[in-house]
Amino acid sequence: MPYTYDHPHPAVTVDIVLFTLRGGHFEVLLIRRAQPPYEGLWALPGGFVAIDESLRRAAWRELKEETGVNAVYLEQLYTFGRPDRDPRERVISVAYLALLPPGTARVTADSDAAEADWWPANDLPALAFDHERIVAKAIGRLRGRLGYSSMALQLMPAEFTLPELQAAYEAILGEPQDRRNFRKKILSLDIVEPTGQTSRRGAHRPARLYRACDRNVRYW
Amino acid sequence: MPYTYDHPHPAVTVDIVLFTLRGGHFEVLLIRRAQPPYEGLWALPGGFVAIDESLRRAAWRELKEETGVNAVYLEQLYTFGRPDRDPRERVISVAYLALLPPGTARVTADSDAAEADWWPANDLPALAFDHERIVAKAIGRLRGRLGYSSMALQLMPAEFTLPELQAAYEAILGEPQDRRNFRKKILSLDIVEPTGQTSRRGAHRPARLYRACDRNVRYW
DNA sequence: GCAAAAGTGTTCCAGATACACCCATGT
DNA sequence: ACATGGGTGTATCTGGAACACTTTTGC
Repeated sequence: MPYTYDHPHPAVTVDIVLFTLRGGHFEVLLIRRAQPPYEGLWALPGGFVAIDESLRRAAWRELKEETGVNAVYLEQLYTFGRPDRDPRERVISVAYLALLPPGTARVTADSDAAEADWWPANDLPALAFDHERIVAKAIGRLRGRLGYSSMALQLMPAEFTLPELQAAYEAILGEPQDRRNFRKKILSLDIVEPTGQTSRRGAHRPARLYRACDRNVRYW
Repeated sequence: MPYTYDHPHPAVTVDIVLFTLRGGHFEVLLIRRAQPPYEGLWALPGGFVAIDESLRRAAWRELKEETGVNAVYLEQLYTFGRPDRDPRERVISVAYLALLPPGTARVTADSDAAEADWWPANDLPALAFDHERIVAKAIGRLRGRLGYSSMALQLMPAEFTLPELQAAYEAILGEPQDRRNFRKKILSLDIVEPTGQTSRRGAHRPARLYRACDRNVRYW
């Protein structure tokens, strides 16, 4: 059933840059394209915005459809609209940044996508469309916010130790942090609270467990 | 001539929040709508994105068409896409933030718009659509960046005094700044240089004139 | 000489950085 | 006992905030 308009309309998609931490590595979810254009290349998960759903909802739905993932955090990133960014038709893409705690959900490509997999955010394969720019922008946004927001907690499991959180910061920022200063900074942000438990695995002193504070701090 | 698609496409518009300083007041350009919906209400300048132009170019063109204005600064702000934001059809709007030095261009509404005028940014009339939210977001963005960018210089004439620049900051932030601290901060940002001239009008000590540094500092 | 605005310097505080030692556990 | 990683405190530096007096001009 065709849809007709007086003047040409671009297609509108959402693309999602979904970050997670796997085995201490900072990674992005990519889908291998099963169809042209860019067949066989890796691309961000995403798809068309349905005519009656919000952009945010579209991002959430696409992520779930393509990967089985329920992201816990979703933030609009930027809108990419150069006329030539898709060779098929004019496509304007509203990019979202999403965060997922490790081990939350199984990533399973649906029929649309040949394959879904995690890639190191700092060492990506060739990407379809302008998705490399989108990922770069997402990494910049995340890094910029780490210092003064609780965003990073969205990449952590329900309970975690401060050394684990520090390792997460270091994986994202790509540079080591001083342990004492890191600890002071996080505690002064007042975004975590101790559970009272400790994590004792390994031949050394156990680390205290923390959780994110109830009142979820605003990111913006 | 109709345009037909397999699945429904939203319309995509750009809306521009154009700020300026007029007579020391922080103001936004609004257009009075000549047609329904929201006929007679004030709205942001904007319009449809042509099928072969970039979003940025569309913003620039619409601003010029509707107001005769060549903004000197244009930055993508956010994309607004709630399904019910326009009663006619699904419209996704990519909002831009624009800045204009005072007295640069004449604001003249074209045939599309009944009337174009400047309104105090902090005391707006009722706006059409979700434009109040858009303006609020733009003000937030501008205020947030003032402290560490040279954005404010885009609201100044080619030559200006530091007290004039301070007055601009105060108009935008809505709160007074300490003169000595303000001066130190601006000079340490290294975004202005003295012209060597002074501005001597009024019965008092003349102020030194400055201009923006050649190498335009990045805003982001 | 006086009114009016421009220009300047110091003190203080808070947040960031640099840095080294003790603690709790498993083996 | 020792190896491993967790936990802590202090000195220093830097940037921001508070704050008052002198200078230059027009009248």
